[in-house]
Amino acid sequence: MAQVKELTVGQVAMRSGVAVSALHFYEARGLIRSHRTSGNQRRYGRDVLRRVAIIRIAQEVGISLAEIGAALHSLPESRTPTREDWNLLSTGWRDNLDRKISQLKKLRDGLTDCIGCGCMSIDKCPLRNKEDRLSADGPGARRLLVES
Amino acid sequence: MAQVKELTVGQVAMRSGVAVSALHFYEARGLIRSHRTSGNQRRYGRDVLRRVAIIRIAQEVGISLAEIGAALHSLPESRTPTREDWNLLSTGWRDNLDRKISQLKKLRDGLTDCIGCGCMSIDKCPLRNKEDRLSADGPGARRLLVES
DNA sequence: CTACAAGCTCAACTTAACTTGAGGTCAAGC
DNA sequence: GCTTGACCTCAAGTTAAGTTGAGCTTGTAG
Repeated sequence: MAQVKELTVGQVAMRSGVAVSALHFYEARGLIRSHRTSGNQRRYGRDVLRRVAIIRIAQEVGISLAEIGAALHSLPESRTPTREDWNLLSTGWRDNLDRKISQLKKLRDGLTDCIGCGCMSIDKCPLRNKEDRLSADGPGARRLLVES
Repeated sequence: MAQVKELTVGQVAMRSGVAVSALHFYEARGLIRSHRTSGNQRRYGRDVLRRVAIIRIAQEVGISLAEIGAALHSLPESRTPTREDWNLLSTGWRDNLDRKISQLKKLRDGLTDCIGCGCMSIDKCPLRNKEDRLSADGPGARRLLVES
């Protein structure tokens, strides 16, 4: 394989549409990696563009950086991830995504199940009660968004 | 219509699964409303349970409180919202939701379109380039999540 | 070889969405 | 009639996800 040209942070920022500061931030969080030039400047391989794209897309649908990071760690660090690797990653998210998709659909379709059935009482509601262990903990400390 | 019993903040917290402090917070943000007893305690009508349920569901799929608040304001304040009202609300979100659903599906299906086509270069990518006006602004200040 | 755009680090600020705590009030049971 | 748990308000703290700025270094174009 021919050596493909590496990218500077500025170039990655341009091409990915995220700010340089965000790239620094993602790197600090371990979501992307770079190596340094002799002058201590970051250089990125091409696959960083895919990673960043995934990060932004996943974020837009409400997945936290922590979760995204965990998923990205399933990618091989030693070699450039193949298409197979990426597919594996996304299937790992499938349950999570399926749940969100169905919630979105219900919301979109007028929440018919819930609003129609008058079951809003949390412990019965089929929509709210999927995996919803939080309410069992009673009111009190909880994460900003449901984990899982 | 018979007078239905009103709920205290604690009861709403129990039944909805959100903390009392969060209910106070939602009220301060104008997402829910209450009236007060002579002793200055909050009392809620039954429909608050639906409102709260909607809030939590919408949040879980990445809609901000500001957006949710805007949508909830489309509900009538003078009377208890009917099922029709709720449906109207959710259809108002349809575009937003449809976009999110399709993004989720792409993510779930292995991002085949994008990863397969090698088009991650932001200005061409069909997945990232839907409504994505942010990158055109160049790196710099931007909202935490796409406003859309 | 020098200017100046692009990088670097680190600390502090920002926004959203709540939670926690302090200090005080209300009300239902014994 | 008093105690105890639920409420109240308001201020301050917290977490996530970045951004902004200061002060300093690199590297490339003229």
